[in-house]
Amino acid sequence: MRANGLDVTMADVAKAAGVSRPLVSIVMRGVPGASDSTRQHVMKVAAELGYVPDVRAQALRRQGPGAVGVAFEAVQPFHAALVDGVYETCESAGRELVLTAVTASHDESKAIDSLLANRCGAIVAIGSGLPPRRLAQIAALVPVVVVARAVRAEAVEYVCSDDEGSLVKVVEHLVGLGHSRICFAASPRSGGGPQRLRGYRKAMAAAALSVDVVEAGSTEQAGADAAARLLARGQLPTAVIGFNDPCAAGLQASLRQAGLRVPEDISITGFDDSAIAATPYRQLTSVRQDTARMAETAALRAIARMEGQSERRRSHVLPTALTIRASTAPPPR
Amino acid sequence: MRANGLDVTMADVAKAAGVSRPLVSIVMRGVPGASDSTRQHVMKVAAELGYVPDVRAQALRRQGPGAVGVAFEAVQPFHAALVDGVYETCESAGRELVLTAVTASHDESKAIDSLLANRCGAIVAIGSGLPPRRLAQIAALVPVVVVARAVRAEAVEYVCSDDEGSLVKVVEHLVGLGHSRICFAASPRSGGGPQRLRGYRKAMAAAALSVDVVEAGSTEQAGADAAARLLARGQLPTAVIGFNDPCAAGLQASLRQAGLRVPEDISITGFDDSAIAATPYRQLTSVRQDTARMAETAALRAIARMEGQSERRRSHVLPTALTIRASTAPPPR
DNA sequence: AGTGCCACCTAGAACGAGCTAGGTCACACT
DNA sequence: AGTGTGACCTAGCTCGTTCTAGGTGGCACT
Repeated sequence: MRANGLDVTMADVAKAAGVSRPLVSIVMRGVPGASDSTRQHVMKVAAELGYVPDVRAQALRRQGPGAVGVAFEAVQPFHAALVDGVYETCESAGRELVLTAVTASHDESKAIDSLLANRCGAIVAIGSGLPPRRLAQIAALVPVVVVARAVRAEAVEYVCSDDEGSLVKVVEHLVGLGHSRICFAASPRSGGGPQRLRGYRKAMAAAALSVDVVEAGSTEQAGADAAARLLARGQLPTAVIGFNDPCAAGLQASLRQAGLRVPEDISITGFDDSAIAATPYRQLTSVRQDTARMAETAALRAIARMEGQSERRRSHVLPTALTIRASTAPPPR
Repeated sequence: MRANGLDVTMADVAKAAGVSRPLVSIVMRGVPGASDSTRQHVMKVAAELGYVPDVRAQALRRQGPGAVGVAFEAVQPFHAALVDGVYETCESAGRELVLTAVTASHDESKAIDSLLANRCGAIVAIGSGLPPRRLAQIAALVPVVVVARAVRAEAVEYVCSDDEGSLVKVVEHLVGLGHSRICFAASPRSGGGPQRLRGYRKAMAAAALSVDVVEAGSTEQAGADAAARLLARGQLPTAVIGFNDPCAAGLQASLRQAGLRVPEDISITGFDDSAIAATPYRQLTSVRQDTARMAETAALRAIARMEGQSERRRSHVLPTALTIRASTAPPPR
């Protein structure tokens, strides 16, 4: 026996209210089959006893299409917004949501196993780093939707931003301002990394400019390191495209500390249009991803697939918008 | 009927292996009662069918002390590290962990209700903003441990850093450098906020210095706003204590942009010793919290309480350490 | 040969809820 | 008075698993 006050069961409520167990079930679910007076009475008794329905028992019996399982990386602030959006969509679709975090001690494979063991009807994997083969294996058991990463795997849908197109827009913006020495601080292994690099290459080729890529990463520290490498070499570019906002912030702060003015001497851009991009001393021009819509799309696809709808499109690529702020300006003459 | 491959049950495995259902259970749980040969055979058949035990059915029948429920705020990067630590401790204690996020659409009350509905044996609430009365109400049902916030509520334990003592250390460090006009950019409503303010007041009084508090917050933007207010008034302090690292970063960047040198003209300190504190252009002196130990303590207390141990101490206050970097120096003469 | 014993296995009842198929009762209609 | 006809309620099976209480059978010992 447990010491909690949580061991109140439906049978206890039924006994206390002087009715049968199924009637309590009817009342709790709010389905027709009970008079208003008994309904009120049962509800009152349940509240007094502190009765909370056991979702596990419910799910076991109901055998419905189940809950939506979500795996995300706790340390990624960008994932937080997506989790938020998925919650919202599930809420309004009346679906349970089972959350599991990917951390150092709880890797993605374990995380997804736990979702399967919970009999989730579909899985939303945010920024999954799993190999396509393993994803396909999981997708054979249950519908899988990957968010924020383009994954080519059998039966797996993915939702992401138009990373390639976004970088084309950024380059075009800089070219339009008159820049020609435009450097990209890339992060090839991050979600969207390869696509952004491709977009950069494509747009640079279209403008007949020579490519300049420096390997960075997705953190502020990575941006700072990339800045150090840029400063170490002879000639600086007139514009640097940060892989994302933290990276751009690291670039900007480091270059400023080296005595350069942003944007007068050098322009900087970010990606994500997060809170740090808008701070007064940064004013980063940045690519805005429609995270709300990404989350919604992923959740809706997961729910649809769970309800039996088959895969229609493998990919859902959402448009982005460029938020222009004061970190970009024409190059010095 | 579901379309997934997940509808393989123990009975299916039993039939396919030509044994009884309970025997499969014995094998899957690894308890004595089956010969090695049948054990291997059953395991093989289970793997072939892709059988995954249903944790909900297990939990239903087992009626053990249950899982540890964790509620956290997705947007707080600081919470991520704690979630990570709780996972680790639960893992090595062999406990299931049920995670639920607190977001805009899924408030803390809902989050905790879902943990209760999942029959968690104990709840770890990270940075709970719930009123003491409600926490006590929940704690009457199931043990509750609050992390990173000092909460006085019946039967609720909390684990947090020594916020008060930390601020005493910070002030003493600055006083030791020769500062006398020391300002605190506070965040009274954040976790630890009141304690840090108290520590600041106490240390300032002990050094016979006059108190100077400016209301800020826990974000970079809040720090930037506070800096603007400091600059607007006549005389600047020679040192500013940021409520946490983002706040300190906002202060530092804004003051630098106004032409001040850090630390030559003004010293800045942070709190949390997070990744942003260590970036080369910040080099923030900051208070290091032992997040790993906080998480471990919280998880262990939750598990102990769940197993029937009663509340021993209401509070678990962990020591902190001051990481001294280049953002603090003697004041200008 | 009978008995005990152990190692291995199985039948069937839980767990807490949902659902199907009925049962009871008051009331109105023929 | 007999008979529908609802509205309201209940008995009992079911979900996938664990657990209790019992079978088997083989081997060693009396």
